[in-house]
Amino acid sequence: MLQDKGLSESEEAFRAPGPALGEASAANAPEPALAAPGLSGAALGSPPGPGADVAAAAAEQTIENIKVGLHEKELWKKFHEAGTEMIITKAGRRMFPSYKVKVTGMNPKTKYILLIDIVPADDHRYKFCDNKWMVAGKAEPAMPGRLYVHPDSPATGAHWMRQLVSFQKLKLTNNHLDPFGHIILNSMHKYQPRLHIVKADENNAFGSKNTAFCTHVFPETSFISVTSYQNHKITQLKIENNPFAKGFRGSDDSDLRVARLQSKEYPVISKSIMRQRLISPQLSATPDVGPLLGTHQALQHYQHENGAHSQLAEPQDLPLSTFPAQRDSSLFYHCLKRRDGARHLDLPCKRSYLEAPSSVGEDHYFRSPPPYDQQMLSPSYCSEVTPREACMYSGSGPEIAGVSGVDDLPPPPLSCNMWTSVSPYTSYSVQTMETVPYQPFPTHFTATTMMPRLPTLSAQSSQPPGNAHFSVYNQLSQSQVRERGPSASFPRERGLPPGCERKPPSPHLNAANEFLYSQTFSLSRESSLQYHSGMGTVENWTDG
DNA sequence: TCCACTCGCACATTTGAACTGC
DNA sequence: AGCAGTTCAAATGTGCGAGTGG
Repeated sequence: MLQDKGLSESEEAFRAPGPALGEASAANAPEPALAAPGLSGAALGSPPGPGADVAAAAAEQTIENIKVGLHEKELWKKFHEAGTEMIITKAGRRMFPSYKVKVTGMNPKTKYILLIDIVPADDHRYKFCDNKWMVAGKAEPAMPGRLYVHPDSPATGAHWMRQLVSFQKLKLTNNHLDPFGHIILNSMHKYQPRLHIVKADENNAFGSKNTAFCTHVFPETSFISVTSYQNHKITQLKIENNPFAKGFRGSDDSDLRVARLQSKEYPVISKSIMRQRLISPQLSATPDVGPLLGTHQALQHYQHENGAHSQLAEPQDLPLSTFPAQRDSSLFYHCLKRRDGARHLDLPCKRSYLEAPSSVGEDHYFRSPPPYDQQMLSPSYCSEVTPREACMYSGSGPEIAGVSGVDDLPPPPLSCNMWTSVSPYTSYSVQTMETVPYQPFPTHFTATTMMPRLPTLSAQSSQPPGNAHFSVYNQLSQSQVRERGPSASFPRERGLPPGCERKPPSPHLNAANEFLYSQTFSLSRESSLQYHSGMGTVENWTDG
């Protein structure tokens, strides 16, 4: 309940009146999101007393204080009301609206890693029938879960807070064997993107002990993946709002005239939509119902869970939602390069923002950045982060042999992919962890990375409805995590910096991946879990 | 027959190299 | 020579619609 309040306020603080980001400043920000159960007071940060030193001030900016505002929330809501659909293709398709956030409350000098994953929102397969989405059966086995790490990662809080953080280059695919690191989804399934903010440790890595993280979920970003648009409203919204689809916008008077007759809500309608409506009288004759909202079963499902959760005061008391044994997997999608002499994970695929001419170095931080609302009004400040290519692993891992903490680990994996189990988008239940036997993925999901003695998380299928338990695996046998051989060489992405070759996953990344999902990133669908902050401790991290 | 899916197409934006002028 | 602004073509993103296959 308390968490509900905090979450809603947090969301509200960033609510935008229009398509742009909200105007709330950090000063107006609500109280921080609640910490994960088990967080100590020290972890949360004590209020600085008189004469508090810098360290105490820095302690205030713990990961729990980080606020994330969804950019173009109103646009997202428009799509959400109509039932967002995202095209997935074999080659990979970007999301639209793209996932962009404004982050505040970070420690300017602390380095963070921002990443996104997309998890099943439920265990249903959907079909579009009678102009609305309906449950069409049980979900297919979850695709290998992959993480999209923002190419700037790791970067300082000052960097992340300076401008919008854009994940617009994230691509979705339905190709189970996708070699490009795109996020793999099943068509006609509902998904929920999640943003994770992980505090990088002193080695620009994460996954070590006491790694702090928080997860942010915006319910309006949930969507149903499709191979072609089902709902003409969504098509229309995409055409109207996506600059790449301008070519499909109708402009002549006749179109507009007919459009006005057809819909007051969406006055502009494209020629193609008109064709579609003329060809499919069923569509135009059927009253428009927000498919997602109108998906009776899905809605009931949500309401049920919301109601159940609302009776609970503590996060750990949250009921566990039902999920089949969805064995999602995770892949860190990033470019790795080892700095000379550096014995830690680096993520140098990103062009150093400190080197970028337009960047503001850390030493510039104290130059009084403009207030948040001014940032929003300033085009330069509102501009997206410099697009950068996220890189994919390839080849083997000798180059990372010197990475910190790796010495104690077995030889680096040869796989370009790494799979660990990923919890579905379900209830938070760190208090109810159990250990269950590891169940390997189907063959095409079994590319794994050797990460012995690292906790792994999965949903337990045997739980009764409303009780999904997540389990930590402290040990994976080598056969269980056996990976397939190195992937075929991947075409070099356009614009990839010459020095930014695709590299195999660093054990640190592997560890981090495991870490993420061992730290119960899985969230409830209900509002209390739309914004969650936590801090985890991983034991036996480098215990080789 | 139905429907999810693939592929090629036209049209749009984005990007970066080449060019020009100061 | 160096810099800034402009131009242009290639790359890329997008939805459409015909075709395919289960």
